[in-house]
Amino acid sequence: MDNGEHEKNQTGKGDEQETRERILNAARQLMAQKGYKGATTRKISELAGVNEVTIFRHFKNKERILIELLEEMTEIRPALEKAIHACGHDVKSMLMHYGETYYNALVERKEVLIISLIESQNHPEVFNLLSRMPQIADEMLSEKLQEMHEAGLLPEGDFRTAAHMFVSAFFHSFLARHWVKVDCDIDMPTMTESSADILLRGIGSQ
Amino acid sequence: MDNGEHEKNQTGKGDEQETRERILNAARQLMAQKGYKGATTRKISELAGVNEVTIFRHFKNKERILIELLEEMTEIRPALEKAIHACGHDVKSMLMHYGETYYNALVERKEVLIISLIESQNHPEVFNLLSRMPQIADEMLSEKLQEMHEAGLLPEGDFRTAAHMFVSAFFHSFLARHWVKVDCDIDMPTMTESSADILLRGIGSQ
DNA sequence: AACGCATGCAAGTATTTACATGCATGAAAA
DNA sequence: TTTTCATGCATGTAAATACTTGCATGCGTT
Repeated sequence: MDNGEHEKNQTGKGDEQETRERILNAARQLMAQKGYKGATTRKISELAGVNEVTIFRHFKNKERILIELLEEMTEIRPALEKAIHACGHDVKSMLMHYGETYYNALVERKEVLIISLIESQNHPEVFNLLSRMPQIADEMLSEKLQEMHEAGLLPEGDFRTAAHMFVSAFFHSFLARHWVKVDCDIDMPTMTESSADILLRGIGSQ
Repeated sequence: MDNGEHEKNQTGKGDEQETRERILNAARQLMAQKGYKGATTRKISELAGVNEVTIFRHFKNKERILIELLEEMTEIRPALEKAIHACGHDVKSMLMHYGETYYNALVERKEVLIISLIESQNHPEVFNLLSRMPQIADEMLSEKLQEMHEAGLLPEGDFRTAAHMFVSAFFHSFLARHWVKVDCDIDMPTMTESSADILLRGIGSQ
């Protein structure tokens, strides 16, 4: 009932884990497609290939599935920080790396992100988690640009708006490609390089 | 049953229209907040201040309400075209005007847009309507920039990515301010001017 | 006064949905 | 072998929900 997994799993068939994850996978997929309410426990069980009651043997109730899913959406900060520190003093390659990392992070969290976007109105905790994501991405890039400016790599500029523009472009691409599935005419590598170029010239260097 | 409004409305009390719109308003608000399924007919009727059955006297079923709402989301093309043609040969003022117009168009369609975003997966017609919006905005700006380039107002450049970046920034701002309600640190006029500046320098003029 | 018509109200129905209970089974652990 | 435990299966339940029907009422038009 409370947290019944002991050391059985290591030796045992491991089915308990497997089943649990099959349920989570099914729920993730369905909730992203149909929303929380649209993903009925019946549909989830069918897609997971388990009996409906099995769901309630693993999760107290339906909401717990949602919560568990949302916990997957960990912070992006570490990934972005790594991207920033990876490259040295070349502004353009930093930008490209940052954009790519942000985009990939979004794609990796795709389903859960979409669920959050849809369900954020009803679940305030989700709401906070979600709203901080783009803000963080903006801020971190903005600070990095400021820092590079102070290091003499960039002239003065409105780095907040610049960062916002840059980050937005990738977020928008993500939405277009993975939610409202438009067949985009620009491929990602081109878009990454081009937008880095434009921003770079826009904020004044080279 | 079919389409019972005759010429009564002009002379009559006008309640029929009023009630119908109260229902639509309530539905729009609730569906934007809770999604299609979350907006129950009971809640809609309560918010509209009418009896639940009255809803079904005005609409064949719940889905008809949704469809009627989505028809509100008319094309943005005319508005954008007007913005483009309004200003003469100044690239920066064109950009600012375009961005502002796009943003305002989004805000005006706010609720319906959010409903579409959420419900697009389940209703294919909505899907098409919605997916074409940002595409159109990208394309139109891209074409305008190309045209201005040919008129000698701009050097060669990747106008597709440039347009995408610019439009994305406004869409992202819209999402941040009106959906996931972040308290943004950049105000819109500043953001409009700054992003126009950056883009302008980014694609090479001035 | 007489009629039409939009609405309110009471009650009901069929379906869906989250979740519960009890029992049978089969495989692994002891 | 015996026990344990996750799971399947059948059945049930209480609530919610979209939608219906019949009747009463009050207002505006004729």
